[in-house]
Amino acid sequence: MARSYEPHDIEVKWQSVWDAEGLYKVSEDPARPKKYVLEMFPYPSGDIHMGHVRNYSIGDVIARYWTMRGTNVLHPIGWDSFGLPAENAAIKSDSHPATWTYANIEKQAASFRRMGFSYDWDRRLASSDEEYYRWGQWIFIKFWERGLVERKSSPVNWCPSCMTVLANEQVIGDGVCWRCKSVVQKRELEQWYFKITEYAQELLDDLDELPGWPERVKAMQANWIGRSEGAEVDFKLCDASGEPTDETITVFTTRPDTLFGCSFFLLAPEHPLVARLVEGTEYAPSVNEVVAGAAKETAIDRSSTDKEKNGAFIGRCVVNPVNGEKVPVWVADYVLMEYGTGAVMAVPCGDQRDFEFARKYGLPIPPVVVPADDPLYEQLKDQTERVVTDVDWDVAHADEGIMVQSGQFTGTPTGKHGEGVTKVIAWLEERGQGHASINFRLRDWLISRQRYWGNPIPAIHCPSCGLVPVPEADLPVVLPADVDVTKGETLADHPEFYETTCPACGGAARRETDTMDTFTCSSWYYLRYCDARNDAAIWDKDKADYWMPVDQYIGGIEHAILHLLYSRFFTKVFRDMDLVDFAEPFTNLLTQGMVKLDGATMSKSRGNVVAPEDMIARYGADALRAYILFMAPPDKDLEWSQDGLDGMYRFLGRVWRYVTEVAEEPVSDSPATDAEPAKVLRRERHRVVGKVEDDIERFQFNTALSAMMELLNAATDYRRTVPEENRDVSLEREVATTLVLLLAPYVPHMAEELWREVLGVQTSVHRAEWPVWDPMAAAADEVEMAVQVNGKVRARLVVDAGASEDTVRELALALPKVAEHTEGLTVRKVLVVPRKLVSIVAN
RNA sequence: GCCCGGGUGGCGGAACAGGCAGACGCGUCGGUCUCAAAAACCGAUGAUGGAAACAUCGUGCGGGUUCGAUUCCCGCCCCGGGCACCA
Repeated sequence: MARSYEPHDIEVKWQSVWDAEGLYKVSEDPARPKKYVLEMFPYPSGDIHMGHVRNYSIGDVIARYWTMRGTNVLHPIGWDSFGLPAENAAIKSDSHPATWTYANIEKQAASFRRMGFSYDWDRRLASSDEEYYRWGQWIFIKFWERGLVERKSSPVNWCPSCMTVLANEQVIGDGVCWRCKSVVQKRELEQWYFKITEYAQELLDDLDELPGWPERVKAMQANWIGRSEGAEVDFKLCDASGEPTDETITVFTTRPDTLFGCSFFLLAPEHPLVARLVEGTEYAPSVNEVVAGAAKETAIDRSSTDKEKNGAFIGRCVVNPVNGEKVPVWVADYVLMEYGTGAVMAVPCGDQRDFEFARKYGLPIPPVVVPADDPLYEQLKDQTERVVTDVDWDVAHADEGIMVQSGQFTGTPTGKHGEGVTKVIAWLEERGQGHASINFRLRDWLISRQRYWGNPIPAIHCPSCGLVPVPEADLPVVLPADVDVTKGETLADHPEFYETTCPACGGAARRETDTMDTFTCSSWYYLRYCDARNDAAIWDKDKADYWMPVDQYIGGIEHAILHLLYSRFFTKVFRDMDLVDFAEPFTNLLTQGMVKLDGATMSKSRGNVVAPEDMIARYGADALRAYILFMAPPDKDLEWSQDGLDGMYRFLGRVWRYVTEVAEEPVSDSPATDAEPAKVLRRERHRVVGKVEDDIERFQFNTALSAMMELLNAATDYRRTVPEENRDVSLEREVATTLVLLLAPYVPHMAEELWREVLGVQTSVHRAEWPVWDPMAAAADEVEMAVQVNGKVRARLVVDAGASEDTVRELALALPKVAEHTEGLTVRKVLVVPRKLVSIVAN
């Protein structure tokens, strides 16, 4: 009597055997094609959750599949282990961030082993390890040498709960902190930046080089980078009496063709000119009120579109370069200091915001671009001078139209990318009053954090030399262990850390006490995996060039901008440093959906968590792995349901029974006498291998599994319907073997047990070759075709797969059902779709 | 407002290049086995009408192209996500 399927014993057993055999260790092998399969490394937050199970199961199937296809697969794991939650947890439990972090890493590592993931553990890393973060500091120094590091003062995002500044990318939704969801505040602070904006154009352009990325991620990045084409235009500032001075204010505009419609000029409340120009004038009180009002607003208020716009005249004018007209300068709270130059030429006829502002303050709205079907067009079509200064429109006209009241340009068709734009820019350039320009929404990456548990920024503030990098030879700047975060301490509270000497002049100096954003750690870990134990260099270039780029990257959509944009930036800088030979780190990206319960993301605070450990305890890791992949395609959100897991467990039990039964059957010499059912089963075997192959490569793990279920159904049908003495046992063996091989990436432990212990193979199923299939053998020799009359299926026809169209047509027309439905009608047309259907048109 | 997804049985989902809608699984119902139950196995299962054969309807809505549309085109509705006073 064969054993029944007992997942727990076999899973734990094989995990230790694989470890002992070093089954998943890999090294460079130029003779074989390589693949680098990588899942985003986890933050060691505690226990693993279903999202982890899903993410890492997807990667594991892909890694195991390609290994079986003869590919040299790198599949590493590590931890993104610096970061704020460790400090918060330490404060709560009165311990040290390191204690909490490393305990969690061990816990997660144990869970990953228990899930049977095929990692090369020798490459394991943690970003909080000194041997890792020292290279992060080295990167900082190298970026500095390349002019990509800057310390500057600007309005930054401050999270009052995390007590640190944040990068723009880390402020999400309605102006909240990505990690704790608190509303962030704006503060003017001096901080460290990586100049990611220097790569803005390339980061945008190279999205086109990533066909293996989801459109939506690329769209989000393009959106974030926010490239706008337009022009910079210089306006001369007038003095208090209205006479033009030599001082100019530059604006960025995407619509230089509307310059003739500029009837006022706007400055952001934070613009330095505002305070300077109104100081001591009669305009100061009203202007200051607007400035103060804007400063008080939270990020949420400020980004609200339907908020009423406020402004005040500052008492000065600027000269419109196209017509010499003097237009009043206002301060307006809807003008952003962070975008463009913080100054805007207002064209109320063509911009909805300016339109509203003009209406509120009674400013003129001269129409300069009108659609041909607007009554104004007839009136103004040859009008070069301004005669109309207001419109009866309800909204601004921002679309295409024809230029009017626009001097020599009158009559030119124009729009966002219209002829008018090009002409006006050329004219401005000729006269030295402006030039074509491109503006990005992307800001430089603020990387300094006022927190302890991070990578210390290797910089020294010297009173005489200024900012000095820590010399390469002095790296790493070790994060001291004796900082007590439970007392709210940071590095800035530890003189023994920050008191130092200047490496340049030797005088007393102060070490930087900010640490780096954790996203700097995760921007290059995938490269370190290629050569994780190297202590002489960040990585060996040959090794990196062998394994990289990552062929398949798998992770959550929440990093669509953050981690994925930063990593692309790092890679481009590494390329410029000649550390790598490629410009994009991740060739193919799969963003997996969330695992939900009752329609909501599982979370401890919500109390709707299904613990993977509980599922493993009941069903084993194999059933859990297979089930989470079977539930839905990987990129879709899925709703957790317990019942389906029972079904998967049942399926594995049926596979187990089938394989063990077949394995016990003696292989007799008696020839199979029941040819047709055997033929069907053999055909099914070939078809399913092909289908599973195709499905895995398209990440359709759910349909791959259902194909395996179909094969098992066919196999057990055969066993049930064909009398024992007529069964082709060698065929059944082949089917059983095939099933085990197909299942190996999904249920590695059960497959291994069946392979080695039941089928008696000496070597691991995970080193076995993927089964071969023959498309000819997978094709049926008879096919059932549907016969339609006027678009409705009226009959079915079983014909030889190779039957000619004429034969099929004749057979179809001869069917009684067809005669019935064409009675009294004339057959006009008969279409034959080979092997699919016959369509008869009659009327 | 702009940009991406998505809408198919009771449920998760399938249909890859315009060709039999609902594979596979869950659930439900019926059956076999059993003293009984569980497990396991077998069968049925989109809706409506019909004893059945069968017929009609059916992939968010309305049009269109086509012999034929879940699939392509046009116009909408709803849900999810991203961006948004970006000049």
